Amino acid sequence: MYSVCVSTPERLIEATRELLWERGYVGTSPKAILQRAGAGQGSMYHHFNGKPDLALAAIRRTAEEMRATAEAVLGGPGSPYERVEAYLRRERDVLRGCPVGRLTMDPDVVVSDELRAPVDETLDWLRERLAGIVEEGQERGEFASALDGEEIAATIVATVQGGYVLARASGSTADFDMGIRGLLSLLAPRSPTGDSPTSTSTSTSA
Amino acid sequence: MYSVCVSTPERLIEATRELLWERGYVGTSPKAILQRAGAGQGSMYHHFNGKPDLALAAIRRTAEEMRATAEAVLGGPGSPYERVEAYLRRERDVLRGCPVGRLTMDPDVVVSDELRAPVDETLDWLRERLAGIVEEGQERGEFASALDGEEIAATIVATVQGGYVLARASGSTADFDMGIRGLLSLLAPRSPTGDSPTSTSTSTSA
DNA sequence: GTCTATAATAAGATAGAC
DNA sequence: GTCTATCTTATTATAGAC
Repeated sequence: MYSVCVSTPERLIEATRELLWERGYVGTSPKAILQRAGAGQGSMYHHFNGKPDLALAAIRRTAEEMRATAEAVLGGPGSPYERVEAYLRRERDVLRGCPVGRLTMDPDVVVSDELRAPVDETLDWLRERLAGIVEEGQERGEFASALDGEEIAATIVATVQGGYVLARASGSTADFDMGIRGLLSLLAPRSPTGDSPTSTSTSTSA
Repeated sequence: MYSVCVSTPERLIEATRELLWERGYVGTSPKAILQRAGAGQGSMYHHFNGKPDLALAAIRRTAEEMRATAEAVLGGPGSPYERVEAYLRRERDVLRGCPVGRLTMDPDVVVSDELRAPVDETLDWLRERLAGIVEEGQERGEFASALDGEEIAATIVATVQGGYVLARASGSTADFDMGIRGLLSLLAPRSPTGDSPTSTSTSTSA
């Protein structure tokens, strides 16, 4: 239920966003959306063309929001490594999973080019954004020059997405954090002599 | 539809396994299972206590199978790094996703301790198995001693699980492969002087 | 615009014939 | 053991009143 100062289409989109995050597309019924939005059937079919159309509006907004949240950190201050670390360590609703990434496990979303497009574009943008930062870090000598920026970026995004899987399997955020710490220790700037000078993980001994 | 030489409960379990992989728990109806198994309602409710009970049998078998598949590679020949690499590069139905990991995005599975248990135990086993191999590799000097085996193992599992997300988002296996190559380049054995001597990725220059 | 019928189809389970 | 009704509720959408 949302404040009465918000328009009905707005309430419908927000309710759909929440339910898509909690239960996915297949697990979300129009009825559940209407109940949460506090609206009747007629409102939904007046403003939208049905469940897929409403879901598309919700997915687009969620994708946009995720992009903005990531950009706030990735475009922030600090060295390339520090910005990647800030992205990886930023506060997350780990046990709820990624509201964008989870849609890739939804059969009806993956099968629809229209519903899948915002998901694909967002993850693709994130990968490219990270790749640029990694390459910038390589020029500064922060990351090993032998690495491939695009590949490392894919690894970073995958580790985050897979971290959600581990956390939701065990019901604990610890597994997510563990995977992130492992990745950060692998990414940690190394001096030319081989060992990591920067203590970025709990595992680095004195 | 399965061969007539297979028992009805067996056909029901196999049909459920397929549908759980394709559509998840929420997206799979008893009706769809019965049609694929070529059985009537009575058969299902005679052998199982309903959808959750049948799904549990299916999930347990899938989890067991995944464990055996992983062990076949992780317990195989080769150095620790080679076994990790073999695991990461092993043939996969990338676009279908992980039949075990995908269940963590199913709201009704995550909420049920019984249905979630096989998923949790399997991913936990995999993490522990990989952690042991990484630690073995550290003793041999194959992996940097500063790394934490448990953390690296979590990163490995997460990268695979997240790789499926990337691939399903774009509809292409290329993103999965890219993330895996990135991880392998980060894990690649380094000589004490700093650069990677073993060519494990397409990105390593001559 | 929003609401409440109404309706056709599907989900999930039970009963009882064979 | 397997099958086909039967049943209750939910899903998704339409129609038409207000």
